[in-house]
Amino acid sequence: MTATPSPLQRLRTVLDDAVLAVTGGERPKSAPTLERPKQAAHGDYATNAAMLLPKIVGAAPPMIAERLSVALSEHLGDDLLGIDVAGPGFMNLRLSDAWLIAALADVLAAGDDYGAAGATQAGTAESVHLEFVSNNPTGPVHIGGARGAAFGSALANLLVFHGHRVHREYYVNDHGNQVALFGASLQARARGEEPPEEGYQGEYVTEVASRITDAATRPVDEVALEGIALMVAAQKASLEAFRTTFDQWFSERSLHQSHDGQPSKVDEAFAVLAEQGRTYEQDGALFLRTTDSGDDKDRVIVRADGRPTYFSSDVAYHHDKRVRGYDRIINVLGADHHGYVARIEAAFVALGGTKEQIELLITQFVNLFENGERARMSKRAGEFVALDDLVADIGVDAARWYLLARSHDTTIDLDLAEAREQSAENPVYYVQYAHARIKSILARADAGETTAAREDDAVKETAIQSSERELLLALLAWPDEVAEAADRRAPHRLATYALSLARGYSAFYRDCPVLAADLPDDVRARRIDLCRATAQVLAGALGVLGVTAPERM
RNA sequence: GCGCCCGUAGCUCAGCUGGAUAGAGCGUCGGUCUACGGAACCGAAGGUCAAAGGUUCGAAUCCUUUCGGGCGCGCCA
Repeated sequence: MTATPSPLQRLRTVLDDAVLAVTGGERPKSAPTLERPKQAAHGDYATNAAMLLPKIVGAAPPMIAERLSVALSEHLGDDLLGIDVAGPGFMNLRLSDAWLIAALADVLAAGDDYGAAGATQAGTAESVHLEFVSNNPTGPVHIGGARGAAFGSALANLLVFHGHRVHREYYVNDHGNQVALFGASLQARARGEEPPEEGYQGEYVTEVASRITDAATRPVDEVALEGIALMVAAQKASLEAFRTTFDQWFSERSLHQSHDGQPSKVDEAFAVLAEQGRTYEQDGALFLRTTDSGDDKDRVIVRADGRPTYFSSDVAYHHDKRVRGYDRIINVLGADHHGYVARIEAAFVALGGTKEQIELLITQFVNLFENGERARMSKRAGEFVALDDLVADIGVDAARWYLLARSHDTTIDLDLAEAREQSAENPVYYVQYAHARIKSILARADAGETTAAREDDAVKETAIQSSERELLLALLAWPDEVAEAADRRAPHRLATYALSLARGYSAFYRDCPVLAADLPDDVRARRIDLCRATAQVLAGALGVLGVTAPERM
């Protein structure tokens, strides 16, 4: 991982120095922005620095802007072509071609590490426990799990790229009623009977039952456990095909087991809670005082008859996560579990954690339509849409893109028929196409090829053209995009970025020949470098999303 | 009733810890084809950012209320 600051970071340092020079050492409350303005006419970068300082400096923004301009000019010298002060006090910077070319060289020198490890550089890298999917092991991974898988795996990739250490974990609910119900359903199918009314009705039940020897006659709990094991293996395969892997599959059942006379994890957690005075008995049941931390009501963890509730598993699980010692714990939950956020946070705090340490991210629903009709997703009814079906239908790349291009916090309406028919129009192919096209050009360049010259004096011009400049500035924004996306747990931002970068490349490709025979050597070299850098960043963005960056299509 | 999420172009969605004239894809309409991959490119139409107040130099973004939609409110898991 590179430790050298990116071109934009260096520019920020210069701006920071200029601010300190003008204020006499005092910093504004919020750091000044240094961003590309919406309109290219406003220059290469714009900063709001002058508008943040009136109270500190005791002058109006335009006046401050003038002073900042002087300081910036001194620092940047010839690299700075000019500064305009506009509007309420924005400063628009224009940078020299030499600065841009040097920046491009930096991007290429950093290679695949360009944009990586921002958290490491900033000293904010953390060890992260990331739990996601945690689909019930009584059926295949369904569409909700697919969204959780896409989001969780991309978030993991993103956090790792940004410099964090991530442990990916899947929580297997292999304990309790549903396991018994699954066993009963399997056995019924093995006997050629209908499953219990509240049992699992899907066709896969019969199929799984057929793979369990003597399922019709063996004790039902053995059948259940074997069935669960088969389902977990099937889920693992589905998820791996979906480019989603885990460092650990954590068994809920293991929380209730004790070894060699040692207390179970559940007992351990209960002991901690009792010690902290977080539990109390009422009507014979044991309650956890979750209202201490904002829950609506206290929650039962042991019923009056002595059986622990499902929530007790969650309590024990989070106790275990906590003692394993991560800086941060992130749970990705489906929308139907948002009601549990308060109690899980409360349990975590009761166990000795802090609210800042734990994040519960809710992925909203995916509404699937098939020819305008709502596709059913009830697993118990067996009419769910499985991850495998989605992948078989529209492919891994398109499926991941569709699920990742939008914020995890917004509901997705996805018409399968439309996604299928329009697959060639899917933006993911546009991005991939740009990458493949660049690779093709680079292969030609490496082979020393040139293309016919055209009667066009413009290509003799050595100065950086506007679409080159736009593309390069977009590439320079990559580290910021990564940091922003990682800090906000928003991998979808990289999809948006990748799409706009691909568009930027298209404009460059339209305007600027790369291999034309009459190009000056330095222009040709610069444009090849731009192609290389673009391919590198596109591949990086797609890689984080778990989408392939093909050499050919 | 209470809680969480959402409401931005015809459709699907970005933009949201305040910044300049609110963007993209698809769809629609009209153009471009002998330089590197046409799975392309260019242009146009299309918006009271659900509504109303408030905060301030400035609000799609923050606060309040209202309306509309989704989901959740078990000693089920």
